[in-house]
Amino acid sequence: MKLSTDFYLQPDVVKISKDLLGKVLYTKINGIVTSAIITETEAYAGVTDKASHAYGGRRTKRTETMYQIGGTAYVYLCYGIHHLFNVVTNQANIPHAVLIRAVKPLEGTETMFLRRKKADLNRLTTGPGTLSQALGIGVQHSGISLLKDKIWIEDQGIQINPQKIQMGPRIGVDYAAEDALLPYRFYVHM
DNA sequence: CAGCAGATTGACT
DNA sequence: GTCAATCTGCTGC
Repeated sequence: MKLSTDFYLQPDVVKISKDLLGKVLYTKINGIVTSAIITETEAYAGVTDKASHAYGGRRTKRTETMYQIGGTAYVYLCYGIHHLFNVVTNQANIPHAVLIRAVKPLEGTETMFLRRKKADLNRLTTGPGTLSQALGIGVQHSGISLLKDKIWIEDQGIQINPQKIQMGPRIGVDYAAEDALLPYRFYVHM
């Protein structure tokens, strides 16, 4: 079943990050459905997190989406090339978000191969930029609701052994000083 | 307004 | 291991 608003409005973005492991991310682009199991996430804790685009309450055209209500998709362009997909959480005006860093392909893998061209199965959706490409997610989807039928997340009852959940510092945010050390990254090998 | 660095990836030495 | 690709937004002239 599709995750409800209540899930996205939880105040603890770190807990949501952990709970998203094992959930299934769906996209339906041009009528084509693809889905994948979430295996790696990172939490971005709003205005107090130096690694977040919304640190210090910054608002730009790009980050405006993070200030929307929980359950909104935030997609932005990184290094001018890669689309990174985030799930906005918490109430409106609180810019919490969870970055989806890796997923495991489930349905529509043929479509994913077409979108990724030269990639092999092991590298189809193993990074935040590549999973967006495989699922057909782009900046044009930033700001849409995850409660509708373009992009959404389902709980299919996939059980993750809590002992298998790894945690550690986030990737690629060394510039964020002490916040780079926070254990806000969660991942599970499947 | 120019310069630079970034929540990255893939191709090449 | 090194490096280019190329858009957004911050910093400083």
